[in-house]
Amino acid sequence: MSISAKYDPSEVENKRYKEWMDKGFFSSKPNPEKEPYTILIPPPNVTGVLHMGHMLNNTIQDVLIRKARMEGKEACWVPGTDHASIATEAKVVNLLREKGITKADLTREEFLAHAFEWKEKYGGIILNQLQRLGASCDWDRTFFTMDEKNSKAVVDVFISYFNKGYIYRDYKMVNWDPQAQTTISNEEVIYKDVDAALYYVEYQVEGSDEKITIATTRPETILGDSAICINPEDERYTHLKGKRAIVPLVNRSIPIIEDEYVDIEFGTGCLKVTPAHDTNDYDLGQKHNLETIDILNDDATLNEAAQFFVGQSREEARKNITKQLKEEGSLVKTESLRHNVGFSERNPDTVIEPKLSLQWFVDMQKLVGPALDNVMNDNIQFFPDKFKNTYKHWLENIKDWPISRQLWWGQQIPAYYYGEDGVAVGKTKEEALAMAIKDTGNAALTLDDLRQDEDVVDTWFSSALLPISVFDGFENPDNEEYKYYYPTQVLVTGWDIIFFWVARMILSGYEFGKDKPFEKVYFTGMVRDLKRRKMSKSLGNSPDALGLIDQYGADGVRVGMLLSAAAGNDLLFDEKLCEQGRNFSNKIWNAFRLIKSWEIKDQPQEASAATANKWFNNRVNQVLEELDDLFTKFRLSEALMSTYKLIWDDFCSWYLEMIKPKYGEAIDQQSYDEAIGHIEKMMRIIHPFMPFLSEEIWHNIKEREENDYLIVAEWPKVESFDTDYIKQIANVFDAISNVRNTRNTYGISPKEALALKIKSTDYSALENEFAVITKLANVSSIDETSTKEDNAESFIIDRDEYFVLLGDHANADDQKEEVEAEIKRLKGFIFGIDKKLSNEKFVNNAPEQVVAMEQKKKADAEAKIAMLEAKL
RNA sequence: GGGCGCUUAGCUCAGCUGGUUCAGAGCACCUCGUUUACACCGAGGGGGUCGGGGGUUCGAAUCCCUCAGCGCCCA
Repeated sequence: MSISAKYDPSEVENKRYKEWMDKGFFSSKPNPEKEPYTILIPPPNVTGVLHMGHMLNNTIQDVLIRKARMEGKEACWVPGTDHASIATEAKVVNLLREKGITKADLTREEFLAHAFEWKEKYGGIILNQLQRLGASCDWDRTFFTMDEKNSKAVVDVFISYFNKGYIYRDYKMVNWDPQAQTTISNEEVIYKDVDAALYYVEYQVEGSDEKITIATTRPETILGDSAICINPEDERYTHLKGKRAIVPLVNRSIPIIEDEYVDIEFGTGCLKVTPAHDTNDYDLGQKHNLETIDILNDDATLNEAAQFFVGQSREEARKNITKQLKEEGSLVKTESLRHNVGFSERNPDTVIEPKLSLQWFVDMQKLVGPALDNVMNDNIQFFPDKFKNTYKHWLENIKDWPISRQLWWGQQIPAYYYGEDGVAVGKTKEEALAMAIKDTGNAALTLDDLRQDEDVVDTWFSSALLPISVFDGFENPDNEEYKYYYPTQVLVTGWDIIFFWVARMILSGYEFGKDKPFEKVYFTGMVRDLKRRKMSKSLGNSPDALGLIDQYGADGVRVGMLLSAAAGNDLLFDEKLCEQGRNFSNKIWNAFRLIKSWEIKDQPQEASAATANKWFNNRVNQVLEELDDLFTKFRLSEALMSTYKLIWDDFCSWYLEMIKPKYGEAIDQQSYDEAIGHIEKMMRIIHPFMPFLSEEIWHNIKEREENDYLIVAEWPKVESFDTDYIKQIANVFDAISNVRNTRNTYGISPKEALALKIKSTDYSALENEFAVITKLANVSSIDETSTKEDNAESFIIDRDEYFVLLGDHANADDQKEEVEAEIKRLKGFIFGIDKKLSNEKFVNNAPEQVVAMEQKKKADAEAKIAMLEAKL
């Protein structure tokens, strides 16, 4: 038969993926006979396209789900997308703008119609891309966070929180994104160090000639100042206590207050207080009962209250006020300063404006209890567990969560306002009306008196409910699916959303679910480039994910991603790793091709093939045991590396060479069957990592029954293995390597057969494996010797000394120096051991085993020295 | 400013509760090789006083202290 010398992924991948889909291997339904293994995908944004982070994250999930499927579990990987309020709304707004439509011209319903149209058109792109990667999701279950089920859940949860008093509405300082014109949570603010200026400005002290100098980074907010604050301990300003100052330009009289909050060392030790535009100033304002003067519009331009520079942006106003203060002589000096400024995660160039606004908040204190306990006691396990610290710290210092977003794309808050300050909630306006009537006793209230909150809830509020809502656990808690699949087994996600999503799912799980949302959380690292920079569009350092798949095959890319992805460690992406993955695909392909190329003949099995089979059986089981352990610890990159070495080194480099018939000769039936058996087993083992290639080989091995696919084949069970035997064969390999090394040293061709002599105390025990040595080291004869051989290169394995007879290649360069150096090293080694053994404390304190081991080490070393000395 | 973590071969990383699976892996590098599966390959090789210093211990890459450098989270 003829098979291409190179593995061609493009021919295989689409074909096999389609077969898996058509045969329904990805789909799952509750099966009481089987143990469920459920994974909920971290839903990518509908606006997203596949990037390296997704590739890593979803490869890991696919490896886990495929292995579980092979282990006979009911594997269910639920895919979906996230509506991503801010990002998507911005995209839709931009798109409409291009068409000449502004959002303000549209009604909410009209806008949402446009948004859904956009979502239908582009929202599925990323899911299709995941299919290219081989993701074996149950696509029939594909969810969207704004689906009816999840949206209903959002409303239910909101109402439930409201009724329990877990949420409240209040004026508070929030992080305002003036670009998106919405509030965002603390977690969505990204702090960056930026170069800025510190402006020193003089204020006139009222009723005196004295001037007082403050330092500020935001001179434009001077227009909203309502106090000057000094530290009561600061002797420089003691005389100003109780006086008032005049704000420049606006000439407003403001009090000079005292508070320990002021840092004496910073600037002049004199702080201007603008409660409307700084969080700390707001707190001061509350404490000292100051006036709050909001001088900014929602788009961060100055409003009428500022009196000056009205309509200008923050940046323009800063420039202009600086100029004017300078002209007036109030600006004393300007210093450059590097400080931390918050930017919007969604609009990375937009500086977040602290803004006082009326928002809904979740009182997080009321929810954290079980969420913290159950992670700390490992009821929910984190991998790696160092993230427990981070999680604990966040929960113990948790702030209330502002959940209102001033957007339309999302779930509208089910709160209705009436009268002066009446609030009612309800699944419908009618329900809210009923509540309002009940609360007020005013039966005259009508639907027209109620107006619903314009805002939507934070996207994370809705995605926090997914583990329950995707199985319809809110409306239908007794349904079969929810009972079967929940809690899910593992969540695979980046550590960057531990607070955004993981923590909030856990909170919601304990509040509304029957149990925790998942058993385990596996945190992946961030994918960075070789310079440790985050992959980003603006840096242009993010490779085209689909391009990589085209180039190296999905299997190659999967291997590449995983090889360097130790759990929780950021991984430095290097295309070379994908190349390594592709090379590995090709290696496997060719190993298979070799076996298939052999002609089979009815003849007895060679001794070396018998050894090969016995040894490889043992090795496979040894590796399988190792893999089980690595998988439970989520050490996937190590599991892959073990498999890689099993296939490349053990199978290809040793096993195949051991059974390979001489050129032009045929192989015996038994060896062939065994080889096929081994390759089948290895395809099972590698399948979770390299699904396409392994499935392809599975079908090329032989004609299969209709549903005999590797994806649903059984994961091999560990059978007992003999480590002593494995060690024994390792010694044989060692001998072979030594002979090859001798060839290298003396420049002897591999084609020239060499004679070997062995000096051993138990020669007969070695004889079994001579066939292997003869074959792989190209040895013409092996004989026993009782003395040292001249004109030979020798090496020692355990207590046996091997002599490679050099014949015509005799070399004056004996190994005297090397041998002497080795003897010296060993003597030093023994000296160290003797020191230990003669130390009473060691002999008394160390465990018996350790002492015995030291004694054995000594005996071995002494025996070796004796042999080496005999060489000289 | 508060907290967490890291520093082991040129690079990326393993080394669990101190003692031969304790100095490892992959890649890179060097030498040799057009052997009849694969040059997307084969055979072999070099390379680290485990960041510096101190301590605990019979024994430290592993535990403690300290210094230096780096990273992250939170404000």
